[in-house]
Amino acid sequence: MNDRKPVARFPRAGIMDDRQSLPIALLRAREAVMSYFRPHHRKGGITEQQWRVIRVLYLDGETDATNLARRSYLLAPSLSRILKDLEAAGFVRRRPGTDDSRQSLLSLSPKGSATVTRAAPFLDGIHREIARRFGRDRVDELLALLAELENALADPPARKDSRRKQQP
Amino acid sequence: MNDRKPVARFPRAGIMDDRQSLPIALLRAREAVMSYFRPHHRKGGITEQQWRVIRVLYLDGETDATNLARRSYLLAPSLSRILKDLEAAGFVRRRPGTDDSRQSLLSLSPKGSATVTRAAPFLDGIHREIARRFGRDRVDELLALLAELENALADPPARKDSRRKQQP
DNA sequence: GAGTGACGCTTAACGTGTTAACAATGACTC
DNA sequence: GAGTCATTGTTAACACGTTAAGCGTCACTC
Repeated sequence: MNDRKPVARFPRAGIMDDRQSLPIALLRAREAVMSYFRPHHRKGGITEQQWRVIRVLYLDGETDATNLARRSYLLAPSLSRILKDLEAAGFVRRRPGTDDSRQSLLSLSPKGSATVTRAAPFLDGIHREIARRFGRDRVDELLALLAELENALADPPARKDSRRKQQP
Repeated sequence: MNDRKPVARFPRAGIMDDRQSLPIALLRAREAVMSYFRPHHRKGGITEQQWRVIRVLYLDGETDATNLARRSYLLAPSLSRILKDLEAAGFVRRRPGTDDSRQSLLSLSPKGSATVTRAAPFLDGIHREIARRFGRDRVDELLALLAELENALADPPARKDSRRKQQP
C-alpha cells in the first residue's frame, strides 16, 4: 500500500518550522507578554479588551464609537458588546450625538477614570519588569521593527478600507 | 468643581503611547501579517487554527491531543472543539490510545494530507511576499528578537506549567 | 422632497480564547 | 485492592474575533 502516507516525520517543501513562521512567532510572543498582564486584569475584574477601551476613553475623553474602535484596535461588533457591559458596570456613560444622531458619544464615569489611575502604576511596573528582563534597548528595537513591519505590509491584500484617500 | 476629571487629553504617568506598548504593537503586527494569510484560509474553507492543527498532524504524524495542543499553540478546550469539526469534515481520524486508553490518537486522513500539500505553495508564496516587502534580513532579525523575548519572559508570573523539570 | 447611496452602529451566527469543573483512566501508596 | 492523587480529554460558561446583514440617519441629487 503506497497510496497512504499517514506519517511524515520531517518538513516538506513549504511547511516551515515554527520559528520561521511570522504568524506563530508573533502569537507566541504576544502570549508570553500577555501572561504578564493577564493576572493583573483578572484581579481587577476586567478583560484586556475592556481595559483598552477605558484606557482610550481616559486619553481621548468623550468620543464616538468609530474612533473608539479604531483607537482600541477592536472591530465594531466587539466594541458594541464591550460597551454594553462597561455601561452596565458603570465604567462608561453614553449620550446621543449632538450634530449627528447616528453617533453615540462615550465617556468615562468617575468610576472608570479611577480604574485607570489605579491600574496605571501596576501596568507600568509590568512594562518595566519586561524591559528589565529583555533589555530596554531590545524592547525599543523590537517595537521599531514591529512598526516597520506594519508599514511595509500596510496596503495590498485588499482590505475593505485600505484605499481611503490613497488612490489619486 | 475640581474633583471631576472627565477628560484627559494627553498621556498621564503610566499610560503609554500605543507605539510603546508591547501588547498592542504585537497585536497590530500580527493583524498586519494575518491580513495576508486570512484570504487564503478563507478560500480554502478552513480557519487559521484548523490549519495549524492539520499542519502539525502532517509534520508529526499520528499523535495524541496533548502534544497536538502544545505544537499547534492551542488550549485543550479549543482543540477539542476543532478536532470535532475536523473529524466531521473528514480531515482527521481518531482512534483510542493503545497503551493509555485515556488518550486519543489523531492522524490526518488522505483528504487532510492533500489539503496540506495543496495549500503549502500558496502559504510559502505569502511568506515570500512578506519577506520581499519587509526585507528578508529584517524578517530574520524580527524572528530572532521574538524568540529571545519569549525566552526572556519564560518563567515567573506563575503559569500553571512553567516549572516542569526546571527546578532542580 | 422623494430617491439613492453612504455612514454609524447594532445584531446575528459561528468559531476561538480563557477559566473552571468534570468524568475516566492511570499511577502510586498503604 | 481500596485510597489517593495526577493526568487526559471533555464540557460548560462567558467574552472576543470575524463576517454578514440589518436599522436608522445623513448627505446628496434630481
